[in-house]
Amino acid sequence: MNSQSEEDYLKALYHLEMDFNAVSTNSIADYLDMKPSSVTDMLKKLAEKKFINYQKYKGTSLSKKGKLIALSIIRKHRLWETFLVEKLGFGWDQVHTIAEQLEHIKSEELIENLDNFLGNPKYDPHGDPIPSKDGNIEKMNQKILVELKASQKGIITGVKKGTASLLNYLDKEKVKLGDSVKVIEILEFDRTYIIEINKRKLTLSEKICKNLLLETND
Amino acid sequence: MNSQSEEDYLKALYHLEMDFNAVSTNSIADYLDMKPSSVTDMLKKLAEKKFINYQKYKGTSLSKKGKLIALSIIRKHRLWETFLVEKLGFGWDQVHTIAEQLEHIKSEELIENLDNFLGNPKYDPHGDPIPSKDGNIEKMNQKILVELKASQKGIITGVKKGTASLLNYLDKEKVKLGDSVKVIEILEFDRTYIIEINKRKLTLSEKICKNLLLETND
DNA sequence: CGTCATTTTTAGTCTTGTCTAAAAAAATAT
DNA sequence: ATATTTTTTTAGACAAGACTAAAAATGACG
Repeated sequence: MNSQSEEDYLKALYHLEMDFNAVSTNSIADYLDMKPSSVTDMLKKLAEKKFINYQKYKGTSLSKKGKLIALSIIRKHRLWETFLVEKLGFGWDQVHTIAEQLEHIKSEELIENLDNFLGNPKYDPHGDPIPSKDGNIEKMNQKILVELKASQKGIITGVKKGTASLLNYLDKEKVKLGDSVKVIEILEFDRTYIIEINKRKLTLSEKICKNLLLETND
Repeated sequence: MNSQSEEDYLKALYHLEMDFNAVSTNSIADYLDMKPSSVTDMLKKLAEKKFINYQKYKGTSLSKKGKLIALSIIRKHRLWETFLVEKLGFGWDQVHTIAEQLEHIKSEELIENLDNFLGNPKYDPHGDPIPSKDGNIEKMNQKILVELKASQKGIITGVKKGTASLLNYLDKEKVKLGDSVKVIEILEFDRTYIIEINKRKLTLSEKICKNLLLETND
């Protein structure tokens, strides 16, 4: 049986890991709001259990085993969020912290019964896909930012080939792969994009937006 | 915020405490399947927080504060059990271990919404009363064992005045206050009672049954 | 290519909640 | 009323999971 802590680390790894990139110790510490030394300790334990591939100083990534566990936690999280919104009348913005607790309840049967009770939903109240029992999750669509209209959302997954310097610029603006963006407005005059990211507004030229890759729901 | 462990101890105390009797360290250890020394440690912490009245070697009992917490955990437990049976289709005998986990989820709002969703039930699937939000719980009926018919159940709460020696006899038979009993059969010939207690069958004379007090549901 | 800054790891400490073994108090029995 | 048994507490250890401070590895840059 895995501890709540272990499950939280695996879930964090899943959310941070983009396209097989090894995840840095510091980024996990940031994400979980912990000290890097604590993360190192836990990574050793998870590597011991073969849930991750970890090499000192080289970053880490989920093993097949670890990814399945992460997906099962995410499945539980999203099913519980659906329950809270659909059945108990919570707003979609209130359910995250409660679901963070519920996702750690141990019972296969419980989650299968809950899934049936909810009518086997495919998406949670935020529009994110719910992984299946056996760990399959619908891939979201790959798009470029200019394909989005105002109010649409996505998760940054990379930049187009030959534009690696763009990553540098984004980095300066504290934008990382995996961050969620929402289009606030597109100026008619020059098609400049006003987007929201990490609770901040950012202005991007059309050219930049033609080279920014992201994942969306629809 | 109270830890899961603390909540488990308070709940145990509630279930073990009958009519203001101080609860012994060993009985808590038995109930929670822990060593008495561990119990002593925790009792000190709970006394520090004023959740219990505890005096070395003298046993312990819940304070008003502690009883309210215990009742709020029991409320959560019983509401979740109701949910599992009524909405998710579990059998009433399968839900205890799952509810033991769910009862520790921290969110006032969650439990109020759940209560409403279930239609503010008064009893859980086992027929036990669900405490109200502010810690009121319906008192079960005081009866004597001879008032029960075959298949009825109750919880032993004491013996009639002037029959204290009966407690000795019960003790020899490993029967304690707080144990649940179920009447299996009443022999017509001499009204001897065959009861089940702690998964064992026991035969009691009518005279004994006239002096045994218990609490029942109905 | 060597120096400096950053990232990561190690070493040692702390808290919570458990345990074992031994000591102390209380209860029981002769 | 004293000896024996039972119950309870104390003392010391351990595991999990966090932390701080310091050391080591990596990476960046002139």
